[in-house]
Amino acid sequence: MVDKRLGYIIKRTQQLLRLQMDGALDTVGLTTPQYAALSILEEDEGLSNAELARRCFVTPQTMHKIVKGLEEKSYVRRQSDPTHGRKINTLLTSSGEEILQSGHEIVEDIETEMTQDLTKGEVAQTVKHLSKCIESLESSS
Amino acid sequence: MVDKRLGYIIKRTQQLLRLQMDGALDTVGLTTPQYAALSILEEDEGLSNAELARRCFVTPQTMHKIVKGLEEKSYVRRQSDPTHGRKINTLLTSSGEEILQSGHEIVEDIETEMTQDLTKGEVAQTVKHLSKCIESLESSS
DNA sequence: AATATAATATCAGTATACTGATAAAACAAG
DNA sequence: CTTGTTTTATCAGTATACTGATATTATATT
Repeated sequence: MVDKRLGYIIKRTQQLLRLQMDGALDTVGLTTPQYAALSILEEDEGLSNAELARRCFVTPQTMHKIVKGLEEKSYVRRQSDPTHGRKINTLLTSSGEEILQSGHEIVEDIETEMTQDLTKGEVAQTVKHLSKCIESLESSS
Repeated sequence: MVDKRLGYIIKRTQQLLRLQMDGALDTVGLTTPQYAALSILEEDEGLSNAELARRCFVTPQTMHKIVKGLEEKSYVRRQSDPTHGRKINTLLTSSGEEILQSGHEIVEDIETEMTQDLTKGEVAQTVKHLSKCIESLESSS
């Protein structure tokens, strides 16, 4: 039975989670990739497009479009790096920080719902096990 | 830290797993969605396009293209349902069964590699926990 | 039986993430 | 200092999965 395999389960979970996030974040006018980018910028303000792309595990080209969308909505602003002629740093605006907080609430609610039948310990265990899977997959490439 | 959240971990695991599968299955000329479709057909021979789409969690339009690709390579054949004028049943050919076995080996190897640092019990536990996440996500939509 | 509803197959168009390509700036090495 | 490599930003094209639309066949209801 293919539907008992870990790979299948992971894919299905991710697919449903993404669907929920897309729908819920849309109510505040964010896409899931935009929310991810804003979240990274909250932790590390002023990243370049290339660095932001690496942190979100997408290509620079893809991140470029995501950031352009965020810039049009004035959730981020970009300014040339004073110490580097090519880099353009991306910074959260105050409305960007606001919308991000709404996003956090939405996503936390979904994660709470997703893990409602698991104990705190079980969630932590799952995170630990999947982290080991990530490490193994990363080293095998 | 966003990168300690279960949702983030699930996404990253799925992304890496998919990357590995795409690369490995490509060596035998299969795409990951094609492999998934063949796997379902192995369990339930002769499904219609619509039913196959539901089982693979994609739209009928998407499955139509996948099946067309498989048909061109003669891994499946399609025949009108004798009891139903509109349905067209999809069946594995012998070369389809062969390529699927290669696919199974490839995917099993990847899963083995992915879970190399987990015990059998830990894998089973992770499957159980994620299955509960799936159930919760499905009922919340 | 006639008509409404639903399911199926399939043609288009659209969105998103990818690879490819190019140009500019920075850095490293001879 | 100049030449080659790397990094960055960004324009295009491509692939894939989506939504929308349409026609055909089944099924359900009156």
